[in-house]
Amino acid sequence: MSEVDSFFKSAFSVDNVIFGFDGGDLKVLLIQRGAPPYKGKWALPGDLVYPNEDIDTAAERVLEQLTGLKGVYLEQVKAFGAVNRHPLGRVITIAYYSLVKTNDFQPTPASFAQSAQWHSVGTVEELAFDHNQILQSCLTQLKQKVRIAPIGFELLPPKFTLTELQHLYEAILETELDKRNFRKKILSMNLLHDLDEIQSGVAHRPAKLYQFDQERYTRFLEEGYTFDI
Amino acid sequence: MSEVDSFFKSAFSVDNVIFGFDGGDLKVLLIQRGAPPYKGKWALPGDLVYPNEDIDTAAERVLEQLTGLKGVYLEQVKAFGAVNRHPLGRVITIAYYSLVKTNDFQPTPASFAQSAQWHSVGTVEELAFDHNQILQSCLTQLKQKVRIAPIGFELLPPKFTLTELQHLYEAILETELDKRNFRKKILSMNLLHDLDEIQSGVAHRPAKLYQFDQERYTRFLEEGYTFDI
DNA sequence: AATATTTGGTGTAATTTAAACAATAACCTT
DNA sequence: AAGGTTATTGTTTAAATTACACCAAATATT
Repeated sequence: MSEVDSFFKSAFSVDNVIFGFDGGDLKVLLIQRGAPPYKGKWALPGDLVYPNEDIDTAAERVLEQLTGLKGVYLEQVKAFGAVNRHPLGRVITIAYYSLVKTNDFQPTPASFAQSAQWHSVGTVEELAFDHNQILQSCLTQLKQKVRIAPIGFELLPPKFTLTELQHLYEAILETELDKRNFRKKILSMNLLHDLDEIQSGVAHRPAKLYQFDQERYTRFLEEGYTFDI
Repeated sequence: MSEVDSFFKSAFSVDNVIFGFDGGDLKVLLIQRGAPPYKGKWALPGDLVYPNEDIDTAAERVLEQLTGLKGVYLEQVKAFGAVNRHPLGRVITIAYYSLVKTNDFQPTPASFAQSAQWHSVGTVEELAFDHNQILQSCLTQLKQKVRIAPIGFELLPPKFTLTELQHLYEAILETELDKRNFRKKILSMNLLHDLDEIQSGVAHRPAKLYQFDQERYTRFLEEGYTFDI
C-alpha cells in the first residue's frame, strides 16, 4: 500500500439539523437510531456520503429520505473531526442545518431510524455521538444568520401574520420583542406583501396575512440593500 | 469487503488560509506546489489529515510547518467536498483561516512546497484545486468576524498606533473610515491600553502606542459585553 | 535658524436610529 | 348586547451615528 493510499481509509458523513417551528417553540427533527452504535438513542439524521456524491447532495438526500422534501433551505455549518467521535472508525462529519415548514410533510423514518420526532430545541436530551455539540453549533449559526438574512420565512407557511413572524423571531433569538417596534421595522423593509386577506376561524379579531416577497428582496440585494433585524 | 468498508476509501485534508497585514494590504501566505498535481501552481498550504489526528490539530500542524508558529488564532470555516475537486481521489478538505503577525517569522517552505510567499488578497491569481473558492469563503468569514470580535489585533504587532489599526480595518472591510469617529469608537470600548510610549524613527509627529488588553476583554465578556465595530 | 512637509490628535452640531409606552378596533362567544 | 381576546397604530425621548476642519509635533529642506 502506497503512502498516499494509507490515508484513504476514512469516511465522511453528513448530519442535518432540521429546524421547524410550531408557533411556540423552535423544533428540531430527531431520529431514534435503529442500529448500533447508539441503538435506541436519539440522534441527528445523517448518513455516510457515497463515494461519488457531493457533500451538499448527501445532505439533500438525508433530508429528502426523512421528509420527502426537495429544494428547501439548507446550509453547511462546519466539519466535526475529532479522532474518536465515531466508535466504528475514522468518520468526519459535515454538519448542515435546514429550515422546513412543519406542515409540509409527515416525517417517514428512513432505513437508518426506528422513528422520527420533533423535539423542542430547549429540552433536547443527550444525543448519540457528538450530536449535542453539532446541534449547538447549528443553533448558534442560525441565530446569527436569521438577523442578517430573511431566512425566518422558510419556517413559516407561505401566508402568515405579523404576530406569527414575531413569535418565530422571539423563539430563535430567545428574546422578547416589542410589538410596535417589530412591526414598524419589518414593514419598513418593504419585503412583505400585504395579501388583503385575513385569518379565519380564530376566536378574536383576525389578523392580516402577509407573504414574503422573494423577488423584491433579490432586487433590493442588487441595489446594495442589507437585511438587518 | 463489507458494505461499510466501501465507504472508508476517502481522505481528508485541511487547507489553511493564513492572513497577514503589512500596513497596507491584507495578505495571504501561498505556497508554490513542488509536486503534482498542480506542480508549480500557487496554492493554499494544506496537507492530508493523519489517521489518528484531530482536524484542528492537522490545521495547527500545517501552520507550524510553514511558519514555526504555535498557538496563533485559528478558525475553521467549512468543508469543501465536491466529488472531483481533487484529481487523485476523493478528498474532502476542511478550510481554516489563521491570523498571524508577519514580523514574527520567515516562511520556510515545508516538504510540500517549492516556495512560500505573501500575496495581496486583492490580486491573487488562479490557484490550484478549488483554492480560489476556499480563499473567498475565508475572506467573507473574516470580514464578518472582525466586526463582532476583537481579532484584528492578531494581525498587528503587540504595540500599534491607532492609525495602523484603522488601516487594518479599512483593508479587511474594504471601506474608508472616518478618523475621528473611528478613534472615538475604539477608545470608548476601553479595550486598548495606552502605553505612554510613542513611535520613533518616523519623519513626522510620532503617534502614541497602544496594546490590546485581552484580560479586560475577557472580563467584559463575562459581564455580557459584545464587541461591535 | 527658519520654513516646509507630513502625520497625529481632537470636539461639536445635525441626523438617524432605537427604545419605551397605551388606547381603540375587529372579530367571536355566550 | 356584553364580554373576551388579539390586532392595529403613533409619539416622545434617548442614544448612536455621521459629517466635518483646524492646530500640534516631529523631521526634512533650504
